[in-house]
Amino acid sequence: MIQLIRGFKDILPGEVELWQFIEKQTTSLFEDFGFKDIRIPIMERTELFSRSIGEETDIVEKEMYTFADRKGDLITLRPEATASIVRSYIQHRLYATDPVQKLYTIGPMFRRERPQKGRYRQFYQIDAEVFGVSSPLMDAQIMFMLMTLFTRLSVTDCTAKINSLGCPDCRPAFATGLSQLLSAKADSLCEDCSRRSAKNPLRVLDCKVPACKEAMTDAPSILDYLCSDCRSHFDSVMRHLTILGVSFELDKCLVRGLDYYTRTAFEIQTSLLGAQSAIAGGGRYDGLVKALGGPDIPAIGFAIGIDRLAEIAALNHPNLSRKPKVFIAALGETSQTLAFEWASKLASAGIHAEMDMAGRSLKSQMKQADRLGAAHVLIAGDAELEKGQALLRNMATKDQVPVPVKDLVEEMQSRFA
RNA sequence: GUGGGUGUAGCUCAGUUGGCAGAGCACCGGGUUGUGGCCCCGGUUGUCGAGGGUUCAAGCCCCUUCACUCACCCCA
Repeated sequence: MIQLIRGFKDILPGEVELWQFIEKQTTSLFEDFGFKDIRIPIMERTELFSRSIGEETDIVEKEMYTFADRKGDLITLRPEATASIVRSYIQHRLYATDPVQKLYTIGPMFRRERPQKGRYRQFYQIDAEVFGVSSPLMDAQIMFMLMTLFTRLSVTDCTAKINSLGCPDCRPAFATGLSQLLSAKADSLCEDCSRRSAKNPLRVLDCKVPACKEAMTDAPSILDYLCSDCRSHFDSVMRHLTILGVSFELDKCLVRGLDYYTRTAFEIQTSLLGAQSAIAGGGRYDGLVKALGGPDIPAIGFAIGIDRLAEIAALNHPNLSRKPKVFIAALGETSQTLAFEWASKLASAGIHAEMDMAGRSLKSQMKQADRLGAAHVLIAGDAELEKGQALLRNMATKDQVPVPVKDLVEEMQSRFA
């Protein structure tokens, strides 16, 4: 038996309806906020990701699916969507007609990590990006949009955390302060944190090892180092979140893993998924468009993990699978031919119709109809057909009435209207 | 990449000191020659994850390996 690749998964009927529901809610809500769908490829030149995400990050260092194609060019299965959208924005000069572009996309991402609950090697994200707006109003609005989506999906068991990461003007001062503390405390840090100290000092702040937490109690807060522009931006984001009634927690240890983030960073966390607490995360990345060769245009965006979201939403949406309106039960060959014709025409007229094609007993056809959850069964028996009728049974009430079979499609349409 | 747990029917799982491969559910048929759910009767379903070893004999013991899973790391 050939099995699917480790860390990959099938989304089977029964589960996929929830995914469709999530996607429908998402597109309808996002489009009400002015976002437009953009379809981007799932592979890009490796360089795009290493330059945007950061050479030193775990994603680029050890998690990307990178291959040489037949010509020898290095290409990578996208580990996230932002880089591609930025590339597309620049390449097609979308800023030329209007620098303000609100874009979203839904699709698979790939990271070669060890799989566990809520973490797959092919996973799905809903990704939204806004270009050309530096105002903190946008930061607040997209967080509001995100929380609104979760509310519509009845996902309430989650918390929004926010922080500011400063900008190239003020972050270096903080980094210096932090580095000094880290080297002073170097002896008491865990192995991971010694490594982080050099590579990604901010990460040490949210280490779970007690000794590290202890060592970090008097660590400087990034918020104390923010320049006045970043400070007022951040205050404004919080003020406008409050205006919209979005509750949030300020988390000065919140750090995003990707190099390109500036200022606002946020994450939606849940306690329902074991160790994988983040179901959405994002932030502002004002320097990335320029860094990738475009004009100096600010941007902000976020990604939602659909796999994780679906797992939580499934708790509130047990069964969304579509049930047939009518099951046509045939008795004998003549009857089966009629059932075949009716079932086909009903379906093409937009009425979900099913039948049995194996010529089974009425009893087993009734069973099958029941299993499919059919609302009605149309029984095409000889005695009724001779009178130009068939029996329409309501499966819930067991009421059974004769209906004329002439113009059956119209007959059903008017009955089910 | 590191560590723990688990692999037996489609699913959930029993399987004794090593001695014929099991149950419940599901599925199919019948009880009802034309009526679902409840009930009763019967039936189908196995590379016991894979490979090797010990033994008269291995689902069970030993070695190797793979997969799944949870956690670390990191992230959605």
